[in-house]
Amino acid sequence: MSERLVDERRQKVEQMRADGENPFANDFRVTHTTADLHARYGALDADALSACGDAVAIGGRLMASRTFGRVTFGVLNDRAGAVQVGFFRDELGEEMWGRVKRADIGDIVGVEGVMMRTRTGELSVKATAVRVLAKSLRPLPDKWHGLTDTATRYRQRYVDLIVNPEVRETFKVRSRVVRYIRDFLDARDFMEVETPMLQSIYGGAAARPFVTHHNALDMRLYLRIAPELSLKRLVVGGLHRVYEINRCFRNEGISTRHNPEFTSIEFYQAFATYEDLMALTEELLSGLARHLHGTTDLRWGEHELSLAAPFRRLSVRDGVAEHAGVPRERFYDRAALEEAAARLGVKCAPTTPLGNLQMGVFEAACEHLLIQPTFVTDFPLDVSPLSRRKESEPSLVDRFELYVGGQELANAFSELNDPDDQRARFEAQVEARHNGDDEAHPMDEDFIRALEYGMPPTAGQGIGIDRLVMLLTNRTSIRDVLFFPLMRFES
RNA sequence: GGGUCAUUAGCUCAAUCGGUAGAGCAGCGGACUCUUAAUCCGGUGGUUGAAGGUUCGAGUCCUUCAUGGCCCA
Repeated sequence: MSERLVDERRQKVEQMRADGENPFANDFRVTHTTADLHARYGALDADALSACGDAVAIGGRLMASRTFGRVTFGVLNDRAGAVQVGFFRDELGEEMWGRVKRADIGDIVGVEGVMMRTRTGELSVKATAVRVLAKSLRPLPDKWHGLTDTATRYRQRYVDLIVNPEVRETFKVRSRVVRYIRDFLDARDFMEVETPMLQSIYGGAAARPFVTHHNALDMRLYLRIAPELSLKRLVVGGLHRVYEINRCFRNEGISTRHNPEFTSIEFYQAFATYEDLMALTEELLSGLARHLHGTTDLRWGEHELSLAAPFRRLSVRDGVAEHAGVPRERFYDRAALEEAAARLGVKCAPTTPLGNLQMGVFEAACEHLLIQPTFVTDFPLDVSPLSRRKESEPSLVDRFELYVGGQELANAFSELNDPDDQRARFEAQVEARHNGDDEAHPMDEDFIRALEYGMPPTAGQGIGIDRLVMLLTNRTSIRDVLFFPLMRFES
């Protein structure tokens, strides 16, 4: 980058110091946010405002400046919004006017003044004093086009946030989503907990972990791929309704729907089944949409989605029959599934468990078609090592995944609480790992020991917060709902 | 990992067939007492992502690399 523009501003810093001004002072106190001003004075006309004379002090970033000889209009942004400031040379005096002339767009300024309305009717602060509180040394991007270069937007999110208001708005919605979920679960007597990110045995999902090392204990540690096994230990311990909203880490590729670290909520409710959680999920999502948008209809990319309950239900078996051309009666026919897998480009080997084959075919054939909210049910046991076996069909489990907009949004099941069955499932996973499945679940002896103390019948669910926010903010890339998506090292 | 598109001034973008690298905004100087993408006048600002190659001549064509977007795995 050319240093010329920065040098010009550094010279202004030196000039400020020479004039006895601190270019990075911290003794200015604000009385209002810009939103306060609009709320309090927005209804008053010009006469009422000039009669009122209330002194106000606001602080924020100077985002625009238009000078007309002896008058300058500026726009000041703060955390709550923006307001116009009128600087009048004849009222400010020469010293203050000099500060106005020297101020750059991007500077953090403090303005004291009184409220006024301009001839064009805009509520403004008529400045009686102004200071630059933090000098900005770097020029901001184009005021009209903003910043569009994606690499710069993600690497320098602070600039993106300054100049692109819709980015700020997206993250405000994200914050409201998380708060809504907390309130929703708190109202149902769930307890929020935090469990370890650093684990000596990872688990709770099918994924490869990040590996790290603890120096003092000389111990290999994994960043968790899911909080599931920790949370179920808490259920064993008597915390019958728990949830955790926190980060998970999976050592996988990056795409518009994957980031190596992402936020999930997992919650566990004792004496409930996965059927109960479907109802809870419908209530949560439709309530959330109404809370944010006043309606359960929302637009996501090219799609019009409806989050109105009830959501469609589709068994894996029916999905495979409908979209992969494998009839219901051949759902357990390995040859038929292998034929479909080959046709759909799904990799499989002779050692691939039948359930993985069934799911591979389902995902390839159906996932992208599940635009409206759909509970996919009746998962194969082979791909569900932590789920309760379906009593009516023991090769399946009491589990669902919720798909919206063609992507997985949530995963839930009635929990497996039979310790002997759990051990057998883990052993099958270890076998799968020997056969080359590096996402297979490792053995966790302590978790089995916990189940041996007795875990109440329980249902649990995980929801991807990032993807949920994507849906609710009409963003089709996960990077747009993460402040700092993972990027390559900037050389 | 594969395919594909992109990378030009601080930002947003032009540059015809391979023939003098431009504009708007920002910044700088000037005019202007109510604008809101203010307006007007005048300067300034470039290792065209990097390195090679072809050519009398490369932003443009070729190769490799870097970074990013999208699609696929």
